[in-house]
Amino acid sequence: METSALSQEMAAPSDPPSFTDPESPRGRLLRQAAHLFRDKGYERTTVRDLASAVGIQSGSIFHHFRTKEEILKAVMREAILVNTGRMRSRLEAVADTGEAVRTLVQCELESINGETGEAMAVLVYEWRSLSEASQAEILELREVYEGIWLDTLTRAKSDGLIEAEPFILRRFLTGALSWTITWYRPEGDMTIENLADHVMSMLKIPPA
Amino acid sequence: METSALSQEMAAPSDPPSFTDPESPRGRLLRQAAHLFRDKGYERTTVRDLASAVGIQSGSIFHHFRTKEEILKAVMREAILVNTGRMRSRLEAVADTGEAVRTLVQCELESINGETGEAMAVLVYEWRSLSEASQAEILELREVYEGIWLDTLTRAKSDGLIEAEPFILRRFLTGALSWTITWYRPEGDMTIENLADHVMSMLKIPPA
Amino acid sequence: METSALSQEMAAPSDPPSFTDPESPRGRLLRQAAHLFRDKGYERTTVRDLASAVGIQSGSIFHHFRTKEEILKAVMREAILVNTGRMRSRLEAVADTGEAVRTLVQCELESINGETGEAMAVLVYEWRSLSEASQAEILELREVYEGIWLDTLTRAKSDGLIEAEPFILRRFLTGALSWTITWYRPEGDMTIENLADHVMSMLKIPPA
Amino acid sequence: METSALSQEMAAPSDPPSFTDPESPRGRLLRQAAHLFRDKGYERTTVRDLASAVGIQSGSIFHHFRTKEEILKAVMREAILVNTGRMRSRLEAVADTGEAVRTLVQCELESINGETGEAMAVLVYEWRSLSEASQAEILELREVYEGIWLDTLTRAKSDGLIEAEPFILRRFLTGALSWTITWYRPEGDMTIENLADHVMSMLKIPPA
DNA sequence: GATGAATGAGGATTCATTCAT
DNA sequence: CATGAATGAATCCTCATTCAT
Repeated sequence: METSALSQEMAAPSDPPSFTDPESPRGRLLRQAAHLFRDKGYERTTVRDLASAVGIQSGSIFHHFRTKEEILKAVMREAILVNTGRMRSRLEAVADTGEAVRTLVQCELESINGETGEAMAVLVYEWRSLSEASQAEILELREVYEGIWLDTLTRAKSDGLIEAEPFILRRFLTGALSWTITWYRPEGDMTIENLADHVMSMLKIPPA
Repeated sequence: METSALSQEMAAPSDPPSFTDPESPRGRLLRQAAHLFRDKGYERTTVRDLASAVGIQSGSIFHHFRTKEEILKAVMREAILVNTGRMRSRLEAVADTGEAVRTLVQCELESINGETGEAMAVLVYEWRSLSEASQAEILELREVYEGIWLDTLTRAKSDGLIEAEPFILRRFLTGALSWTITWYRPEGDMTIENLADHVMSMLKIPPA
Repeated sequence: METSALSQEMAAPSDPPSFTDPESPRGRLLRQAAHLFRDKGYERTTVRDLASAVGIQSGSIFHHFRTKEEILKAVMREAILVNTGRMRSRLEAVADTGEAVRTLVQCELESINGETGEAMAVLVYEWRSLSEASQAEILELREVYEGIWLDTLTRAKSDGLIEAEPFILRRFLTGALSWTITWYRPEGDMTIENLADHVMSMLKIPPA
Repeated sequence: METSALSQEMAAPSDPPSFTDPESPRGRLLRQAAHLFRDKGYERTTVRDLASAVGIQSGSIFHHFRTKEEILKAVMREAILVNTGRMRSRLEAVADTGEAVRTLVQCELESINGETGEAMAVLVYEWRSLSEASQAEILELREVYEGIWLDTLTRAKSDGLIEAEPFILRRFLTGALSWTITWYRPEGDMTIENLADHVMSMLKIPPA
């Protein structure tokens, strides 16, 4: 399922083998795009804004992306791929199911409030700016990511760690975690670990 | 005399004594606006879209609202006012603190998934399309609403009903509840009461 | 020639037998129109501006005038008619040719800087806002007015009072006198008589 | 680096080092603008009119000017600068005060009836279409121009060449000369030199 | 006569995209 | 690869005019 999703997007010539080097022109463009799209919204960000943020002329943008929408899609794509990748590799070192849940919570909080935060916010807030075709593409990647979550929560349920339906619990969690972007400030007293602790205690899952 | 005449012809009063009659042209416009803004986004909804959804000409929009942004603001304003009002009146009949928390959860779920749902989604998703001046206006109304929540959760904390910080709990709840709009379907098996039950059990607050 | 011009405009039902009573709704409208057209220009003055300046609703304007342009035309028409009338009656009391020239100069300065000043300015500055048909109508009235000037200057020429071609002199005078509107201030030290004195001395026509 | 990039893409510089090359797109645009603004008035000239007169698309206008008003301002600005420049250079070759006055009269007649005539008419007739900020800008340029006139007339007064107040005389002259645009036809029998002769003889200043 | 909501054509301006250099 | 002038469709908004009340 994952491989099919991945191989499919390989087909499009404008979607290079992830991930883009952050120092390449394309990478810098994507970083600025995430920032501007998050800040002003996709529609209110002009191609000129983008170009001047990167230090090039507006026409040159189209040497890197076919359309403005492709930039939006790429921002979302890379965010999901990066975070799916990190989640997977962190999970490899974890055997205990409770610890696995905590790892996912922690990863998701990092993805939302860390370096990919702006891109993740764009993923949520600018979803409707994506054409249906692009939505379908991105959706496939999201399903991979959500699959990992559901697998883990289902294990937690059968292990008796949680009572709620995995499906529903995941949804409440998605909302609660993604909303942190609107109020959590990494510069403040609370670390992301503290945040994760709060969540785990609300779920009544004890530390391993 | 002439100045009074001037103000007399004032075409588009922006903030009428709430709430707008839903059958008035203004009311129908607001309902359609909430729908379209939710569906396509504020920026991608044109004034013509709006007009034709209401069955008037695009120019006529501006008899009711001075600018497109005023419509957005009015949508948000009325949504908050309606829901603050409902929350208040429901709370009057409730003495028990645990029951009060449940009432708020239930009210918020209704506001998000009921008639004002589209407007509430607009409030979240289109916030950045509001000018700073309008944001400040709406923020004031939101603070009244949030004040009620915080008061109640603070009482719950001192009553020993909850362990978490009211402040932080409210934020997790905001995210979890507002996110229901993305997945909860009133037509399905689960009622809003069921949803609220799930939330209360997650909070470990027993029924009164 | 004069009568034909006058009788012709009698034909149009919207052009009432001049002059409009200044206290009638129509009269007040024309006064405010002259003021606004002079102040902001015809195009930038909206029918709503006009209406609110008079203390009525915009729709009511059209009970008095068929179109906005009719208002412009009426402003011009009445200004010319009033000033032609005054010039004629003042001239009746004057026999001496030099004195007649001075009378015309004085009258024109009054028309430009007195009560009809705004309307006269509109006549000059908003000429192009008139349809060709209306321009023709107004032109006929202007020709009556200019006829009086030319008659008098021609007499002055044959009396040896002036050297210049009456035709050319009139044109320099038109410019010089109408331009006073841009700089002459009735409230200042210089009276309109003083102004007229300056002009007469420039023409080297001695007082009678 | 990014900020320099920002200013680099600045599309429409408003005040270039005068004067604009008449064959450049900007120059052709200004010439057509002067023509159309003179002919139909600024307000009644649409950006589309302008564009099609130059042979470009309406959107392309905004590569050369930020707003329609900037075009109006540029038309006026260049007209004053060109004419101030010419007046100055012509004056350099002139020692005699009487001759200097004649030079100014001649220059002004040329400015009004020659190549810059349409722009000069726009300067007079479309003044109110300029924002107050732009009016102030243009006013500064006009004051330089008027300063030259006043200096010369003041010298003429102390040389005993004229009797009238320089200040008032200048104003009558401004009106008389600018009005020539409404009646003088270069194609006719009278040359601009003839016109200037008429003016000088009216001023009773003998040829040098 | 007066009202004022509604009309609908038209205006200035924006902006993603193209392409010759 | 980069530029930046040009495009042209689309956007919000204005406003003279109409007409049912």
